[in-house]
Amino acid sequence: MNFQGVYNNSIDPKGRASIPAKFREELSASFADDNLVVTQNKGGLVAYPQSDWQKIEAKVEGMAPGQRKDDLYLALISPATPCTFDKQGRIQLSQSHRDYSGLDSEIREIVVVGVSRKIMIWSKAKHAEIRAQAESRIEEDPQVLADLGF
Amino acid sequence: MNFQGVYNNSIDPKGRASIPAKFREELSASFADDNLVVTQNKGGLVAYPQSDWQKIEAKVEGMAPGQRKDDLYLALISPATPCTFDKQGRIQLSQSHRDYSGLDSEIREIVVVGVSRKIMIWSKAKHAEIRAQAESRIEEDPQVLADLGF
DNA sequence: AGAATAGTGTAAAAAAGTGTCAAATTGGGC
DNA sequence: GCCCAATTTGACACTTTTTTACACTATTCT
Repeated sequence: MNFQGVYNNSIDPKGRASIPAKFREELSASFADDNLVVTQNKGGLVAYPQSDWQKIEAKVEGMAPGQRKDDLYLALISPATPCTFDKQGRIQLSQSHRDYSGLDSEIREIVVVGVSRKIMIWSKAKHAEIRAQAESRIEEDPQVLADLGF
Repeated sequence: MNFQGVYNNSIDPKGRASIPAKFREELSASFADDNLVVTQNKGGLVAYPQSDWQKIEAKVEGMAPGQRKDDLYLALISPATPCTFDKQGRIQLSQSHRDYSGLDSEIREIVVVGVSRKIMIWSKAKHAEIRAQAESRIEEDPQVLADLGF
């Protein structure tokens, strides 16, 4: 129904990231879409089904002119790039996305994570860091977990 | 449909900035135009398809005489320069544009950003600064992102 | 006029991106 | 555990784009 799972895939020296077959199936089955739009946020990359992205973009486009709107363009909308899959299920990440997310050309290991309607991509190192931070914030307030039934 | 993407390109010692092939295609495909008009704004350079620029200029020209109009001329209209592409896809930036945007002759790295119907050009350093500021303002109010569906 | 500076044109090298095949790895079913 | 099919990764050739380099023209300054 949604993207789910954590995958250790790889990126080749030219910057093509392989996306898990599960996600590609999900994309066409549940989102009736064949393409992803990749943008950057919080040190990593985020990919949306193109159809979802268009809705987001339309909302931002419709905002009243001003700093908030300009900021969203600069940080999120302008960096967005539509990506198509090649025969092997890979997408080409732009140089600036690779720079942003710390994927320099020697790094091969990426982590691809399904998060509801989005797919997130991190370098393995960054992912470990982010996940550890999330875990420790959760531990600070164990009652939340208990209340949720975990 | 519009200019989109962030590119790390370069400027040569004589002040010619290379513009991404994607933007050149977009310019002729979606704007039916072959030239850009470059002006300056907020510490960086902004390029408009010539046809769009003419409309902007006409509006300002039609304004009632007064300080506001004079200011617009001084800050935005007068500095505007039409630029043509050479065979390698570069445009020559004037000395005053380079001065304005901090592109002195040793600096080689520029960032070219597609922002809806405009193309913005910064030195790499300035761009990093501007983007970081935009990101931190966005992070101050995370609810906005959530509401937009990011 | 001559020298210095700025800008232009072009070719060639280098870098980046694309397409495809085949090997390696993985995971599911038996 | 083993085998088969699917998926992922590595490799390589090719195309496109960007950068470098250098020669040439025009302009400015003395």
